Amino acid sequence: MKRPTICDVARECGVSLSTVSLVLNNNPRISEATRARVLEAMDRMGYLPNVQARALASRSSRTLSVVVPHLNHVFADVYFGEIVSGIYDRCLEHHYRMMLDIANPRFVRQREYVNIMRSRRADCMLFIASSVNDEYLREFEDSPFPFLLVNHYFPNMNLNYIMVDYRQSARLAAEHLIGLGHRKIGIIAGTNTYTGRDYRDAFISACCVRGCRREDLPWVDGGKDWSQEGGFRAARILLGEHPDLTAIMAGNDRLAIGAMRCVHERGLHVPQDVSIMGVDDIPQAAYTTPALTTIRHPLYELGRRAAETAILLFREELQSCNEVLPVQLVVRESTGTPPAR
Amino acid sequence: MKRPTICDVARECGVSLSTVSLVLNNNPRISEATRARVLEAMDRMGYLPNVQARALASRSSRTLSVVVPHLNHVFADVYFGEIVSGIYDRCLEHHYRMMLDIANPRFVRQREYVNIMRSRRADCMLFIASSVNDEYLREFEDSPFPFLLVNHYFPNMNLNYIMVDYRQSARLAAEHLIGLGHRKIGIIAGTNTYTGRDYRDAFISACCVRGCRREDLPWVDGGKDWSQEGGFRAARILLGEHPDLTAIMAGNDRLAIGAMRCVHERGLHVPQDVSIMGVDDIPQAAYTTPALTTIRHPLYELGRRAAETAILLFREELQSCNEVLPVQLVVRESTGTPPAR
DNA sequence: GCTCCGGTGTAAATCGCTTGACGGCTCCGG
DNA sequence: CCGGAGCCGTCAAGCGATTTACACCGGAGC
Repeated sequence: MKRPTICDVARECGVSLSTVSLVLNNNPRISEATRARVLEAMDRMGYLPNVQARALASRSSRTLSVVVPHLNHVFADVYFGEIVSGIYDRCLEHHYRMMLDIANPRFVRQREYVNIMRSRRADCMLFIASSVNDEYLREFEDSPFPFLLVNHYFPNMNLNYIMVDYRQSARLAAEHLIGLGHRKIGIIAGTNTYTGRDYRDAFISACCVRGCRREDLPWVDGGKDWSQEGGFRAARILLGEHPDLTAIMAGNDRLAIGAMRCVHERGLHVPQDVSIMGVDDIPQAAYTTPALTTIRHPLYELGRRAAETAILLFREELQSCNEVLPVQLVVRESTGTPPAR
Repeated sequence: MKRPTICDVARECGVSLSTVSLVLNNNPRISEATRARVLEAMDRMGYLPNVQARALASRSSRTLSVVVPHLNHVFADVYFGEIVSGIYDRCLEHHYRMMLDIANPRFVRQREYVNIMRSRRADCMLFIASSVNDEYLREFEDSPFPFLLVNHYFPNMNLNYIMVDYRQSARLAAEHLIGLGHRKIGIIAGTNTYTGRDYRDAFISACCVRGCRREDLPWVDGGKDWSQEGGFRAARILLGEHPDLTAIMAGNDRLAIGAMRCVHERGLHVPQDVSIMGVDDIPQAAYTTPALTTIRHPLYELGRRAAETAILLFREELQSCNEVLPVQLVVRESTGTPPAR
C-alpha cells in the first residue's frame, strides 16, 4: 500500500540499493542489461524517487529561488511575468523547480535572502529588477552562495548580472523621436533602479547629441511601481509645467499608458498633439488606442538565459556573469510628427 | 566553516539532539529554561534547520503546488497573477512555500500531476482555472492526495473547489445592461471552462427573464486564452453579423478590451454607439479609454482562501470544500444608454 | 517505605537516497 | 603463473532532521 522506495526496487530485481541509485542517476558504471532490468522494475512498480531524500543526500535541491520586488500584486505584473515565464521554461528543461519569493520588508529584515541559501531551500537565487535601495545585496559580493541579478545591476558592486541593453534602448528612442522632428520631450523615468536612471541619462545625452537643448528635456519620476497611475500623475506634472512638450518618453509601457490617459483627459490627441512612447513592448502595448510605439525588450528570453546561467553558477561551471541583451524599436501609432505651430 | 547542524547546537549547550529538535518544533515537553538556552545557542551559532532533512523526516514538504493552464506566458496574466498573489501571501503566513507548475501537454501525458504528490514534492495541489478538457483531473476523485480546484469546477465530478459566483456575476451584468435599456446584446464567451459556460448561460437566462428575446442575444466564442486578440476577433464577428447590437458583454476584461478596440476601428464610439462591459475588474480596467464597466471578482482573496483550504485539507482538518465567493458590479464609462434609433 | 506520577529529557530507530572506498571477476601481457 | 587494469557491483557511512519508547527524579499518597 505504501509508495515503493529504492529498497523495494532493489529487492524486486535482486540488486543492491546502490545499484538502483546509480541507475537513477545515469551512472555509466552500471551495465546496460542491469540498467534495463532496474528501469523496468521501477516502471512496473510505479517507483518515483522522493525528492526530499535526494536533495538531502545530494546537497542539491534542484530548485531556483526567484525573488521579485515587493510591489502590489507583483505576480500580476506582465513585466515580471515575462521574465518569470522564461525562467520557468528553462528550469523545466533542466528538471529544476522554481520557487517564488517576494522581497518584502520582513524578507530583508530577517535576512531571508541568506536564510534561503543556508537552509538549502535553493541552489541559486535570482533577483529580478531589484531597486537602488537594495544595498543589502552587497552581502552577496563575497558570499559563497550562487547569485544572479536579473535585469538590474549595481554600479559599484561586484555581482553577477544579466540584463537588456537599456542604453541602446535609450538611443533608439531618442533617434526615433528626434527623427520625427521632436525637440521638446518630457521624460517619465523610473529612478528607483540603476537601469532606469541609465535609461533616462542615456536618453538625455542621445537627444543632446542630436541637437536638443537640455532644458527642453524635463523629467519627472514615475513612482516606484512603474504603474499606469504613476504615469498618469507624472504626465500631469510634465504637461502642467511644460505645455509646449510635443512628446513624452516613458520608462516603460505602463507609465506610457498612464500618460496617454492623462493626455486624453486634457482633451489632447495622441499622436497629433503629443507623441508618446514606452519601453518593454508588453502584449497590451499593441492594444491601446492608439497602439503604443515602444522598444521591445526580450524579457522572456532574458528569463531563460538567467535560469541557465544560475544553474551553471551553482555547478561552478561558470564563475561569473555580466551579460547584456540587445533590444529593438517597434513603431506603432502613438508617435508621429510634432504639431505645426 | 560548515553550517551548524542540530548536533552542533546540542553539543554546544549540553543537551541531546532530540531536545533541540523538540525546541525547534515548539514541543511543550521542554521546560522554558532549556528552551531559552537552546534558542540562544541557535541564534548565536546562526543555526538554520535544513528544510530537506525536515521534510524527509516529517513527511511534509511544507510546499503547495500551484498548477496553471498552459497558456502563452501565463505568469504575465493578471487574472492568474491576482490569484497566485493571494495564494503566496497566505502560504507565507503558514511558513509554506509555493511551487508553480504549468499544465502543458507533457505535464498531462506523463501524469506529472500525480508524480508531484507521489514524489512528495508538495503537500497539496491547487489547479487554477482548468478547462473543460481537463478530464484527467477525474483521477483525483478517489485519490488519497489532497487536491483543490481554484475558480473552476466540474459538474459531474466529486472534486474540492473554491470559486467566485459566476452566476451572480451574470445576473448583475444582465440587470445593469437591461436597466440601461439594451435589448440586443452580443456575448463574447469563454467556453473552454464550465464557469465560462455557466456565465454565458446564466446571462442569457437573466436577460430573457427581463424581457429579451433569445435571438437578440447572439454569442461568439472568444478563444481559449481569453485574450484581447480573441475579444477583437469575436467582436468583429458579432458586429458583422448583428450590426444592430447596442451592447457587448465579454466574459472577462481582456476580451472586453479587445472588443473595444474593434468597435473603435469600425469608427464607432463606446458607449455612445455600443456599450461594452467585462468581468474581473483587473487593474487595467480603470485605465482603458473609456474606463471599463465590469464585475469585480475578488481574485486575490480567492487565492488566500484557496491556500488556507489546501493546508487544512492536507492536515485532514477539513474533509472537503465547495465554496463560492460573492461578486460586485463596478460601473465606469464604457456602458451607457443605447443610441436612439 | 513503597508505589505512582507528572514533568523533563534522552536513546535510538527512521525517513529515502548518494557516494567514495573496496572487491570480485575476466582478460591481457610478460 | 602472476600482476595489473578494466568493468560491474556492493558496502556502509553519511545527509540532518523527527519521533516513539523509555528513563530519571522529586514529591504526593497510602
